[in-house]
Amino acid sequence: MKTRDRILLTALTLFNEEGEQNVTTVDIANEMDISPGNLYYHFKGKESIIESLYAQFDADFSQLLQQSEIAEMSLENHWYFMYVIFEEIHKYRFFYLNQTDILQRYQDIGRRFKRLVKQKVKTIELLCKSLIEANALSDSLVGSQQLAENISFTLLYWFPYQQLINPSADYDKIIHAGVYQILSLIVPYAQLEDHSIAQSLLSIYHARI
Amino acid sequence: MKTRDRILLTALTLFNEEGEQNVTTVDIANEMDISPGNLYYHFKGKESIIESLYAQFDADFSQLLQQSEIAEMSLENHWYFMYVIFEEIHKYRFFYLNQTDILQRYQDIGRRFKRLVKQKVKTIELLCKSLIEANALSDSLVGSQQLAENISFTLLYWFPYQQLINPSADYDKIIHAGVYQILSLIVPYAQLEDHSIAQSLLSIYHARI
DNA sequence: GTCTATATTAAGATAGAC
DNA sequence: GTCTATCTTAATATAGAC
Repeated sequence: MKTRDRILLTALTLFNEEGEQNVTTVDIANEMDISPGNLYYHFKGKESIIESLYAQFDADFSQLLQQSEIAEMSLENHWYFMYVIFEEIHKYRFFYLNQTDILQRYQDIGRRFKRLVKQKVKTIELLCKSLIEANALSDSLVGSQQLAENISFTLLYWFPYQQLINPSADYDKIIHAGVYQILSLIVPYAQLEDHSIAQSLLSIYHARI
Repeated sequence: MKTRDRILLTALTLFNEEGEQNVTTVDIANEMDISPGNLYYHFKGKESIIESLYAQFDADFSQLLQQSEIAEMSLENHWYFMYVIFEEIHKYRFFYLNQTDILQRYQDIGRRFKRLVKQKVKTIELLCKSLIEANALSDSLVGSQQLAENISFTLLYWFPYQQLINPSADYDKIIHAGVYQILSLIVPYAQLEDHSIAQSLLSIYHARI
């Protein structure tokens, strides 16, 4: 593995674990047993490392949102999709944990992050609409747009929330609880004939929290 | 107004507007046209200013949660209560905007903030239960605990979310949209006879966004 | 590519005069 | 209580040897 890539990987790990603000270029170099000078040979500075990390995340996440044959997903597959999204966010969670601050200091990342969130809301809206058309969900007072926004909102802040109220919980539990939380937003809209499916899904996820 | 209080007020304003990280003790002093030395006469440092601000917030918010005769509120009064909560959070929004970072650096504040959030969830749960008992809401698959958690979650991250997707929106719109968002979480549970009330509330709030 | 040594900058904080 | 001047510390960044 090349030094450049090791820097990115080490930085990502430290940022996720300690918070971006609490990690200096010297910390990253120490963790890897290289000199700070060496790190600056590969990157102009911390800012440039963060930009590279964001570029990776943006590319991965965009692909995730586009690739899927969303309209054809079954109710069960939707949950798998949510699971995958949570995993991708978790991998780069420091962008979410320190969101306000990072997006304030790196305005270009801010713009791109915002675009990504909009894309996410759109995708989820499609997903909700496909469930409504398949008569799995009822089209009620609150439209699929509002529902999609609630789901997207949960995805955005789930990790900060867990870090706040449940800091010692492990990876699997956090993600299961997240899927459960989203499920709880959708269940009220489930049609009568699908209530049994919804209920069994709820109990499956609840057992794993 | 005493210098000590002016420092607190100026710091609060700057923290809310620029982000806590981007405001130094010198910035605060400059904004007030006093010297940094003077500021350090009144406070041991930035940390101590933040602790004082948190103490104010914690006291105000606790009182807000305890004071109210929650169980006796009508459906309409509930919305007023949400409004007041949003306003209190907005006043001290930097704790919410830079949550992860502040709570990581000031661990004592972290503990107290967490306690406050739990208290908030409990209060909202009581509120939901009272609505269920009054037959305004149905007791469905997802219990009042889960609903309360969804509402509390929305209150926690509404301002960071708005700053992200809607940075130029003004105070009133942001809070109205927040109340609408919470309303959208509750509406699916509204009993048939209350659907008309819910619907009119939704359209009232939607018009103001 | 990698190291050591060092320069630069800015925030945080204090001493002592008024 | 308030000011000016100054110190300390830590992060960021660079130069030059190997």
